[in-house]
Amino acid sequence: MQATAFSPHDHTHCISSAISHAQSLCANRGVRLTPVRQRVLELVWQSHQPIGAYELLASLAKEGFNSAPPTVYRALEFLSDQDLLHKLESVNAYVGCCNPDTPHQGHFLLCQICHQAQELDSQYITLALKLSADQHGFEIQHHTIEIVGTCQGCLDKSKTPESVL
Amino acid sequence: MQATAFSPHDHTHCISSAISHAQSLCANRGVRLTPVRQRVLELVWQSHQPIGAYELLASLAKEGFNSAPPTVYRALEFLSDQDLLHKLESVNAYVGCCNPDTPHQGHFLLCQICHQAQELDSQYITLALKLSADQHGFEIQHHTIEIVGTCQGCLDKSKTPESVL
DNA sequence: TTGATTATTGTTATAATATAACATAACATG
DNA sequence: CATGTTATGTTATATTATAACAATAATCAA
Repeated sequence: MQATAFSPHDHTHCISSAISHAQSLCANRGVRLTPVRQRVLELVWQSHQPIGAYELLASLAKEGFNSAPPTVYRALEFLSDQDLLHKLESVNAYVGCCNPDTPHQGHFLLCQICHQAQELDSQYITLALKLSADQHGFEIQHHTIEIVGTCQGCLDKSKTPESVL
Repeated sequence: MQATAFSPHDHTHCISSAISHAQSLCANRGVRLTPVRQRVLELVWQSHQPIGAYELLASLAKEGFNSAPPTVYRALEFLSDQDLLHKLESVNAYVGCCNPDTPHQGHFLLCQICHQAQELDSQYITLALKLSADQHGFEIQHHTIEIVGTCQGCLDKSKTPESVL
């Protein structure tokens, strides 16, 4: 399996595909992807780096949208409810969800060098969480799984200093 | 394995043992468990419910300690550096660490009914995280693993309504 | 279409969480 | 005891998030 966020890829395609996906998904669900909601989703998808609420707000302001905090927090809440994005609790920032059709909680790899986030949906992790919870008679509702470290690309770069090139 | 936080236990013993443990550990490490640091640790250990920084601050204020935010955040930082407590990122609150001798990151079960937190150190979870990271060539530095749900005790209570008693 | 209903957005204010920056005090050690 | 280091005091402010209520827009039944 290849980690998309950490690898070169056609990111314009990421964005447009996420948006058109979101549009049809909202239509099917009978919920409204209003202009501000769609714009927040586009902004979140501008990169695979999680983005903060107030950074989104600044962008909205430049573009002539209303820009009081509730505007962006409401949009984020809607998008989160629709599984179109995830909040990364350890950095108070938001990333687009790759897989909004099936309700799930992601597992995230966060690179501390390039700051990109890769969402996983690891069956290993899901199973391990379930086993551990079961051992304690604990019933899982949801979880926060955020793994911070260094991605392959940044590891490679650190191992090839310029002096060697 | 029994989840201490979720089970009846001698909690006074929890506190005193955590404090005396912290004292010897700090002595061994040549770092200072000053009065405000020790008091913050005691307050964190008052229960197995994670406690917020400003709630700690309010307690310190009542007790005559200095009570500007940096006071408590500095103490929390020290205690965290010494592995004496953990921050739960999903709730912005702090819990005492059961096992400060061996540097580790805990895995947490958070009960949404009784709000208690149980720290685990599950080899299943550790292994699953490592496997997933390895698959992506990702090198782990640290992680946030917080599982929210209902603990066994609260499940039992919800299954025994008063009408049945 | 109209009016009732609900969903969405606008607006103001404030809550909750956390840190910067610099001054002072306490401690450790040669 | 002088000096460097660690810890604390103090003021101010940054960052993240929500409450509360007003206004507007979409929806839909009659």
